[in-house]
Amino acid sequence: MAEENRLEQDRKAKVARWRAEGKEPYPWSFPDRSPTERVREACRTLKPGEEAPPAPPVRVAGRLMAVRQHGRTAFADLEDLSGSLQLLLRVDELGEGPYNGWLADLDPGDIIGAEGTPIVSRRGEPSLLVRSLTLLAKAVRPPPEKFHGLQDVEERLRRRYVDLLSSSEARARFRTRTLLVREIRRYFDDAGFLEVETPVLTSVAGGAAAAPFVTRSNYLDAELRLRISIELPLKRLLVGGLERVYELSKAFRNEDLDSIHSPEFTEFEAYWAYADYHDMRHLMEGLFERLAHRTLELCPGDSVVEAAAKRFLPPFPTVDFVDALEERSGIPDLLSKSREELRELARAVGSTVPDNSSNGTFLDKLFEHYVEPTFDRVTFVVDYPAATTPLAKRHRSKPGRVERFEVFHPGFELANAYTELNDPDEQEARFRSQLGERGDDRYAFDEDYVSALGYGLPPCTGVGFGVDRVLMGLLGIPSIKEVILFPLIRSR
RNA sequence: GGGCCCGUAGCUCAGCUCGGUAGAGCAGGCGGCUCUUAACCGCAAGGUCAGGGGUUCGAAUCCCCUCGGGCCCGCCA
Repeated sequence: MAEENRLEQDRKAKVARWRAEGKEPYPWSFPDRSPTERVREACRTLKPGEEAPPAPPVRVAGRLMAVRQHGRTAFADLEDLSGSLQLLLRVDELGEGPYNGWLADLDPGDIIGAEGTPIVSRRGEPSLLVRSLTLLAKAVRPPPEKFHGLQDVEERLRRRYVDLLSSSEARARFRTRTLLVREIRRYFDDAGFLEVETPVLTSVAGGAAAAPFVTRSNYLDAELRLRISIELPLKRLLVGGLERVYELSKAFRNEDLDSIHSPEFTEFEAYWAYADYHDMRHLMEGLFERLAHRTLELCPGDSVVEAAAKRFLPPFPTVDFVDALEERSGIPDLLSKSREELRELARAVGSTVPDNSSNGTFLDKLFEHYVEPTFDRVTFVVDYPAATTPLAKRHRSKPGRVERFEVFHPGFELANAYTELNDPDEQEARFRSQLGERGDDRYAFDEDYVSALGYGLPPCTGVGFGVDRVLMGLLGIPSIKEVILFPLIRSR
């Protein structure tokens, strides 16, 4: 750290010198600024060495990334969100004193503004022939090395801003994320859904089996839990008559963190009255197709993204949960097996889940082992055994099954949907049997939700998916931390 | 919870096997250069080798512990 101080001291000395000369190193604004893209465009009609005809000067602003000094000429690279632009500084244009002053005072990392004329260098590089410069914010800390950038994974996550400022690829990735999230909203808006906001702070965290984060309200003098899903409040809204609703925001699970799980993640859920899981499947297929096309549009020429996004284009393979499992494992009549038999089968494939786990858990483990590894693109798995799913409606024609589909991506689960259970008595019975089965606090009994169903939940379908995982899939990024701007990391 | 790997200058990395005064490039300082783009050339400077303990005449290097991170497995949706 002593050395960092030396480097910072050099830069702070420049700030002090600047102030001593009566100049402001952190001015308030830089009006009439154009993206550097405009200069690159203006240069397209120019020949190497040619300067644009006299016109009002262009003003650009961004971060100074590099300076190549050549005696009485200097080149500098300025980056803004639209890209990189070379600045051409000449004694002839700036005058001897200012020219030398600027080169002495500027460092890579500084935020500067420049005003000048588009010009193409003799070597053909689109540039701005600078008439005047403005320091907009002095960087007293040096940026990472210009060629390799910030490589250390931990540093990239802890100080994402440094990752972003030194890597246009990182900026592009997160910009793409935002545009794809916007596309998800647009798709459901266009389909007539209302975006709503329901509480993150709740007294009962329900709708999924996961450990919640627990916190306190001083005013209420009560324990609160951060939500683990958005399912139950959204279905209450269908009871209230909102018919089509979705929410896209954070959910929290107090569980392990790995390449596909983040304790704080972005959840999307939608509920649709008077429709069933077949309708939802069509809706989701349309969403994936649209997102795939948008992704390809946003990342042209990126072969990793191209291969990844194409897995989200139809046709989507469909797999019947039970048929596929029986076929792959060679085990017949799985639905009539006893819990003991299923447990032994699960043990045989290496599962170590507790003995008192449900039939559904053992079936899930078998599916995970025999069927999931065979997926090589986005695949719909349909008609789950009833034992695996507490909130879904029983299948209208297949006994022992529920009307549910899950969407799988090679390597992880993407989405989960069903025709929703709307019978209040059956819902109450299933909540109770879950409590008895697991006997821990991972399942909450939401009495008010059962009461809401008592007022009449229209027949409906719902879906939920992890937005971060969909983005991982579309962009071909193997770690969830690389699609989250500031992933949770242990404090230092 | 189990296993493997990583932490050296602001940044990117050598050095660790086989213990002997801590190295390079970039960035920063000084000097030179009017078309470079990882600019180039010369000079000088820059270190709590993640932290602590041990072995040793001597530890970045060998051993133990701790902290932080990554990957795999398990568990968890």
